[in-house]
Amino acid sequence: MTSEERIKRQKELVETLGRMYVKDGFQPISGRILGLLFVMDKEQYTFDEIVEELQISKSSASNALNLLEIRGFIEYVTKPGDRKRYFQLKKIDKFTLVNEHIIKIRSTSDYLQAVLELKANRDSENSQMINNIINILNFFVDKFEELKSDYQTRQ
Amino acid sequence: MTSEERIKRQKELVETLGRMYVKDGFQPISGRILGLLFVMDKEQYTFDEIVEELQISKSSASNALNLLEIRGFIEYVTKPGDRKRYFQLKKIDKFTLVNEHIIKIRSTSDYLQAVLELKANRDSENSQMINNIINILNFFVDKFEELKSDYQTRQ
DNA sequence: AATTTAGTTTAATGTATACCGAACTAAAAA
DNA sequence: TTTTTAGTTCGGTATACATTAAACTAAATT
Repeated sequence: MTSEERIKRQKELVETLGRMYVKDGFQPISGRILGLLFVMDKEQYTFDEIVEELQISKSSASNALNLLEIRGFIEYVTKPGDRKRYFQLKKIDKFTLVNEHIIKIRSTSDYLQAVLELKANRDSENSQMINNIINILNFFVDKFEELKSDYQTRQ
Repeated sequence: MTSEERIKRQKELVETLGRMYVKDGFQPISGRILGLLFVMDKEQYTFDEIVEELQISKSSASNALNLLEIRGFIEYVTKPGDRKRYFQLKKIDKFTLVNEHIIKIRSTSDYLQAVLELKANRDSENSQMINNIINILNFFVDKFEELKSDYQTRQ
């Protein structure tokens, strides 16, 4: 694969990742910025480079970058005698992504528990189904912490 | 807790579940319909009952119900000599919810793999971080599959 | 002192979508 | 045959949201 070809494919992945982040509730521009920082070989971008690369307005860049920083997805470094901010991905703990899933599973389980507790008849079809699902979700949540230690020691 | 109080709380949960489904990409009305069928004691609702209960227009109900049926979240039964459709939750396999998480984790892993394969330098900070994350995601996908069998035999 | 740089803030615009009302349809009932 | 039932389809509206352009600011440079 030539270098231009690789870069072209990288830029496609930036868009794809952008759309994935949109599904997670980010606005498209924030998603693309994260995509850029994740996918491209360059690991630090200035404000102007982002504006230029993504062809967006300065106001969009300003808002998106501040938002992403507040939410802890990116950070910036500064350099002596240089007013620019150099944006980069914030390093995340390696378990962050799986943790997010377990948090969601736990919250689903809690919610279903609340549903079950308000049921007049806990033997109804739906109650039984909900009860089964809760048991499985809790089983996975319980095993999850064990799996993390397993992974640590396995390394 | 009195019966009216229980019903009042159930209706609040319908709204809460509705908002959760909105986060999953459903429109509010579809979310509320799912909430209704999940939370309330009544397990079958007719078109008109849903319109009445949720105070929505017939067109909204029509569109939402057809969408939910096509997407496999609800189904309806009919009764001899009765033109109405009786809508109910479609019974889901007990592993459906965890399966959805596994699918998402796998797809994240695949996507990160694609990112990694386009990196010019696989020893860069970001490349290493991405590689670590991929390993963990794959580890959990494998273990979750094992846990499913464990759960089956444990029962 | 004037200009440039590196952004921020504000007000406006464009676009998508969610929902509704009204007209419509096809079958059943009167 | 007319009316009612059980919805569906269509066109319009209202709201929210993403994005932009333009005016602004504060520090650095000329």
